[in-house]
Amino acid sequence: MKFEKLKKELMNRNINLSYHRMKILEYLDKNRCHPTVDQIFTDIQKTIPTLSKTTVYNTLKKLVEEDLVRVINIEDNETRYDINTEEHGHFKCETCKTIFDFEIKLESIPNDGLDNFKVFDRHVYFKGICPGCLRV
Amino acid sequence: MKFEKLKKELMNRNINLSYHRMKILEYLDKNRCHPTVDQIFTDIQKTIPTLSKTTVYNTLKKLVEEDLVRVINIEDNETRYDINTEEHGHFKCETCKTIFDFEIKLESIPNDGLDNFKVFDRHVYFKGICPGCLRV
DNA sequence: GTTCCTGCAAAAGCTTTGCAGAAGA
DNA sequence: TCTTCTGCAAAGCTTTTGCAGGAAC
Repeated sequence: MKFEKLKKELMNRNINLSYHRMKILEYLDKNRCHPTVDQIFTDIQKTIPTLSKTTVYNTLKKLVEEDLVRVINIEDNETRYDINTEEHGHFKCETCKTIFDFEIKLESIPNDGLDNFKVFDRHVYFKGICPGCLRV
Repeated sequence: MKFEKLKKELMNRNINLSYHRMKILEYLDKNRCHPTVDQIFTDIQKTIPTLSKTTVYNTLKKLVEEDLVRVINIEDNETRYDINTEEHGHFKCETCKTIFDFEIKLESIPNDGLDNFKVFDRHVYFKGICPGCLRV
């Protein structure tokens, strides 16, 4: 989703687009690398030294509730946030820990064993080594 | 993997199969519902009242290091443990929070965008509502 | 004035670490 | 004896909650 569209979505839902919130959204828009709360906090704090982590948590919670941001838990008990709501899979490099997105048609995944289940949400993640780390 | 085979694997690797460790393995073998540390601890404590959570953590850590047990992080920052090394997908019911396994051919998942990546590990998880909760 | 936003501090929850005693080889 | 296992207590982290001051409408 584009940043401009996100802003409109927020306004439609009567969510105040405060300076802090805008900065967090902007950050998520520019850093589509699934940052953790700590990464978001540390980086934005460089611009807004008075920023508190609570505000980051509050804002992200709000955005997740409104379905504008998505939580991903690949592993390591680190919660990551993802603004990209287009469907994609995640690949985590075990060497450099970077998370890459890749295209995937999620509805093409067979789910034979789930005939009587109602499926809302499909996640795919792979682990391995990225091209950059393979070259080294 | 079968319990007997697991025991053999441990012996092959010179890992002491202490009473506590055996109970934990037995528990994982019988409860293939991806329990959390707390579930494992609480249930086994009924049989072994002196059991400490540290031992559960220690044992699980060892088993994971030896690749006999697998960590899964579906969400909610709760680490779950899975003895089943056969390939399967996970389905989490958003109502009753139960995690179900379902059959899936992981190598059938297309990964067009990952041509130069080395992929070790593929995870698939779905979220939704299970048949039991749908009926209510 | 009322509501929402912010941020400090404290609390809560999960996991790891240090250490010492116990068990096993 | 030497190594490994166990478990208490403390520490470390991430996340949540309570609360009060401030901003926006």
